[in-house]
Amino acid sequence: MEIINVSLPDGSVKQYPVGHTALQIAESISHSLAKRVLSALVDNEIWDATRPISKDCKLKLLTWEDDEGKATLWHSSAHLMAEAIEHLYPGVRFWVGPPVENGFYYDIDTGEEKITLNDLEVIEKKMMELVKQNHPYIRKEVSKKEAIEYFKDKKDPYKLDLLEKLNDGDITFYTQGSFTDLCRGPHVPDTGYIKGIKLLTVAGAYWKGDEKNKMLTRIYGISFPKENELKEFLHQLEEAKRRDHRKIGKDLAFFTFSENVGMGLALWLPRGTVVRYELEQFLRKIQNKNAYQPVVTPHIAQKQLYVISGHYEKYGKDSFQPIRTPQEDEEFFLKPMNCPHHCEIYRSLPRSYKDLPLRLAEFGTVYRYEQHGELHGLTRVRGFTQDDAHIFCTNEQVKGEFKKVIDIVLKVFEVFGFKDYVAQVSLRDMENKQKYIGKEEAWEKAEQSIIEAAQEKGLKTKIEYGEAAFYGPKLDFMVKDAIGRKWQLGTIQVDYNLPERFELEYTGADNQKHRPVMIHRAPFGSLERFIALLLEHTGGNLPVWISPQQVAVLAISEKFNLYAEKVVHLLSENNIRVLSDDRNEKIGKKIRESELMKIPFMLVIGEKEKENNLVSVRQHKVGDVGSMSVEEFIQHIKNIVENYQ
RNA sequence: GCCGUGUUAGCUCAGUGGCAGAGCAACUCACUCGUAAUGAGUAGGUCAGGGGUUCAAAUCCCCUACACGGCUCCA
Repeated sequence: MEIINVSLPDGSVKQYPVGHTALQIAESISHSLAKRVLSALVDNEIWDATRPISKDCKLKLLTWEDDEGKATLWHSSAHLMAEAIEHLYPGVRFWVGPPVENGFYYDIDTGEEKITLNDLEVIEKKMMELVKQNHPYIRKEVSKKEAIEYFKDKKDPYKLDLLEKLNDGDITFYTQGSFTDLCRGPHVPDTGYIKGIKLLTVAGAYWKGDEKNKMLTRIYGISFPKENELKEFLHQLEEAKRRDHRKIGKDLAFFTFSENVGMGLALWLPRGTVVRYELEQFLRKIQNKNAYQPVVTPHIAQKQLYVISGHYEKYGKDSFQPIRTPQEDEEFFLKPMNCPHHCEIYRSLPRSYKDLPLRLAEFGTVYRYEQHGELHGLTRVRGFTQDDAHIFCTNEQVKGEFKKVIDIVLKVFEVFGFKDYVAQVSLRDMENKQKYIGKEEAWEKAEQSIIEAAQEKGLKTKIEYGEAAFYGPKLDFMVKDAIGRKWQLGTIQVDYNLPERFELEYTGADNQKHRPVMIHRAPFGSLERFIALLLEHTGGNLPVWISPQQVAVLAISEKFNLYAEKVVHLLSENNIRVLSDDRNEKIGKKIRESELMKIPFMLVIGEKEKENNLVSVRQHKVGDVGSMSVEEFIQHIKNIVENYQ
């Protein structure tokens, strides 16, 4: 019998007979491992675990722990869903059904039928029924001719369209039960591997993503190799829902929207506004220390400004339309960004190399006409305030400035408890350099500077080629929040375009005119987005220093309201944000409501406290922490507030 | 913008062709209370807005506004 050498990830090489499958190899290692194998990486190609291996190879067994393993199960689940749908809705046509980051979907032309959210449960049930039958996924290599005939027979224009692009000899079918699909694979051995199934949502999706094409029905789902993993997932969904900033923002009275004001335009309520102010204050302090200079610019500007900046040409028709005036031909635009205004500030004086770096900072509110369907809570809005700053510097100073901005971003992460992040460096597409504006040497140097700055700051870095904007390379951070979701935060962007368009100059040591480099940066991105992220990250339990109400004074009965007022007064004098709940309600109720409002400290006040000038301190989510004098409490909370950084 | 689903009291939601509902919140009264909801009562509605079908519409149909999910993932 012929023998093949299989090298495993631990470096060992084992011999097996030709035609052994990954599954059999796993079985030879351990039975429990074999049960978990979903597919296998054979010489870096993903294979079915049941596909015979006939040559020496490197083998990695893929389980649920591997992304590729997950993808395999989800891909098989997509086929299973298609089979179930074909049973329930004979005659529907299928486009593609890939695994995605969190599950799978299938795009379906449902013809005359309509599949809605209400139908998902029935499809799920049918899927579970098919799971129990343990149908194997059978791989079959077919000729292009055979494949075309099969789908012609089935009158399936979609698969025929896919086949057009495929080469003969490269085509495989997978069949499980009664369903056969054109598919590269791989798949799990049989449907029994799919244990927990949840179909999540129905959506429309254009065929091939082109809005001129027909809209197909896309059904999203997710599946798991164990039922309790599904339960855990559903639990996490609940948790994410609970932490939804739109819900928390409403419950805690941070912000609201009004149909009369318009979609995507948040109204900040008093409590939310305090949070905004605290965030601004926090950054202002850091920026002052870092020699930023504050500026303020208007919310509108003449059309001319955006003609110069190029935004008029690029976004003119897809933006808020011009504001007209009694003056014929006069047009103003709402500002979609602060940079052009800041360029004008730069231009207002002759600049010397000695003035650089010039760092202009503004909490600038901008307006962008985001598409109707793009809007989402505070994360995608039509009016928002950027914690913007523009640094005008020489190309040589780019690296140093990046390092300083990285420090600020890392400070933000530290203070708000974002521990898991990766810096992403976006560079040019090296194959296609002509589409970028700016000088080759400048780009070269800036790209190098960013990489070095990130390295020297010890950042975990990922370099992405082709992700740079046409006007410059950038660095931004991908952070994970408390429940593991990824957010992009803290962009630092080099810009060669605007200095050019605004003809910005400085006089160098050589007495010649030079063009400065512009760096855009926004550690929070926008206050709206950052607060949304913060609410979801903390579940609404904000740090004390940023909480809109830090203390609630709760009198046990109306008899103690006078003393409560005195306590409120003492705390207020010490800049502690405090309110007294002087309603004629039971203490239990007052506590409950303060807890629900996530107020960090509650001071319970009754006979004992009044007699001895004490307060009984209850901490949010912790409970009663004992009593102390008012002065002690003031010191206690001041320590917490002042030591956040 | 496109597809789908929604919009009922301040909030959360029930009501699917035949009298507009509940809990919480609000207001009034009683209770003056010790660490997550005191009790009783009162008030609160253009059922998102507009049009249509019907003897009769929150309910069915059409239009509009707003909200939610998706529209990048290529067998």
